[in-house]
Amino acid sequence: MKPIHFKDYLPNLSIDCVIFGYEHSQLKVLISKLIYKGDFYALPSGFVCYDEDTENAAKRISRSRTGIENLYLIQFQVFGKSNRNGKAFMDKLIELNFDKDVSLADTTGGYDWITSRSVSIGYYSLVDIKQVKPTLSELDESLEWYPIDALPSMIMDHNEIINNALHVLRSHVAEKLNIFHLLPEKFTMKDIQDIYETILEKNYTRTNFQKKILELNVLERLEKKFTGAKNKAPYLYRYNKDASNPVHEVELI
Amino acid sequence: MKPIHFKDYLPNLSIDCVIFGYEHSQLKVLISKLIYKGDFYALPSGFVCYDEDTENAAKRISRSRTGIENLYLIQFQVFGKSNRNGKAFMDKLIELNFDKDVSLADTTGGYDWITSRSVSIGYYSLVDIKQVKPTLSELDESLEWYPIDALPSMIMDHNEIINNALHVLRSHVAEKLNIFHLLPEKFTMKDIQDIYETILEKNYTRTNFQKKILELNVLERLEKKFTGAKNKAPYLYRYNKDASNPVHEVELI
DNA sequence: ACAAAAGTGTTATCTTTACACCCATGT
DNA sequence: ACATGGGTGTAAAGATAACACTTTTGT
Repeated sequence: MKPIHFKDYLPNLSIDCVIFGYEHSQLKVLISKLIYKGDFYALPSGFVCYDEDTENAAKRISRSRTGIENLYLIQFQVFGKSNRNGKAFMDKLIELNFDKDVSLADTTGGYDWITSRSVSIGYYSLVDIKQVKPTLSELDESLEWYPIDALPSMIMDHNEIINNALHVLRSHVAEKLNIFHLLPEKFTMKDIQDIYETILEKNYTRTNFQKKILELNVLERLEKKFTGAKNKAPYLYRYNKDASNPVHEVELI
Repeated sequence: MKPIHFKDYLPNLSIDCVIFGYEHSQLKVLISKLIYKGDFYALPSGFVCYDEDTENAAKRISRSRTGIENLYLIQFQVFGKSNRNGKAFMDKLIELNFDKDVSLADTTGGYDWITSRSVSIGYYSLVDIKQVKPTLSELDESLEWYPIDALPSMIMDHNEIINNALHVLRSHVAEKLNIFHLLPEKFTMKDIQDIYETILEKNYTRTNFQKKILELNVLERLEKKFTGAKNKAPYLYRYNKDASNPVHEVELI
């Protein structure tokens, strides 16, 4: 094990981050594959320092993998089953990667730390996938975007955590105006509609959708976007929460 | 301090329970006043045993104060600021109640336990106030229902926790059909309307409200309720989630 | 008979949906 | 000129709100 200084962290508490991105009409999650033999896929996770807010721990963990400073971060669920621990995962990892002796000779306390009970706080974040530069941690062999409907089988309860995050995301998307965090600063109406349709798995008629979104008065219309396509160029918009309408956390769609 | 065996519990983690009841057109919260001098008001709180689900810990804590076996319990938020601890509260308590020597002579480890950093998991529950028999713990001088708009000033961040719970409750009430947990088994349409109006601070026209609720097809109409009032007796209803309509977690009002 | 509140039905209003129509763009 | 998709307007359909009307209850 790497010499992590476990004594700096709160025991029995961990943070799991479900980082959502959007690309090619697909909702995606940032997932790492560990450097060890055995195809271990995991969410960006970590622990909370004694002098660190849980939210800042989640920010730190997400930021270290994405390079994004101020990401939109929501605490969505605690996973607190008494039998929740990394023992099965860790034993499999050791079995496939080390001699028995090496594991017994673990002097960092890492084995006990990972295999003891862990209450996990789940955070999800929404990021502009284009701005993300996936940054491997020392334990990552890869760090890649997986479509929500083609996830690998993951360690511990990480698949369940993602499903839970997705469920919460859907209800938030239907009532708050938060999907803009998945887009670059400037976007077209079609971009927004595609995201809504993807996440909520519904179809909207183009013309009515446009009206409904514009009625919220939170979008600033900018210049047109000339793509080279042989059709009318769509307008670009920018999210502007200080626009005329005070409606922000309201049922939208 | 009472000899609690702190080693049985997960360190740095606590559970705070916001127990909501409803009575006389008021939403109320169950709050204890501690036995110590100094008017210390607190939420029912506790810790998580090593072999106990966090949810079961919240159930145990809520049940021990209310006597209710299967209460409706929702995990709504984690309070994880790094400076969250009971030191200010504890020092004030000791100052007003003990000689300095007594606190220094604390051998149970209680002082350190209470004053060190604590990440709290907030749960709220909805109970039928009539079924609750408030049961004092050994540290409670009283345990009473306080209207949500007449709360005492509480220890630590417990006022903030209640506000947070209320905020989440409001959004849940507006989208789920969960207020039945605040009522006895049989209730009138007026009871439901009163609760919605109280919690959401809105008024509904009686006749339309009745239609909307009945259209959900989750209420069973029972016998009439004769109160002795000189007017038409209203029907009693019972919540029946297995009724004809599959709509359960949908925007209602 | 009357007052008070419950239950039902009808109409007006507002919101949502479907779609017709025109417009800009590149070949 | 024409195919393609974007923007606007309008009418039909559906949902919501307002309120009149009837019914039941106890004095």
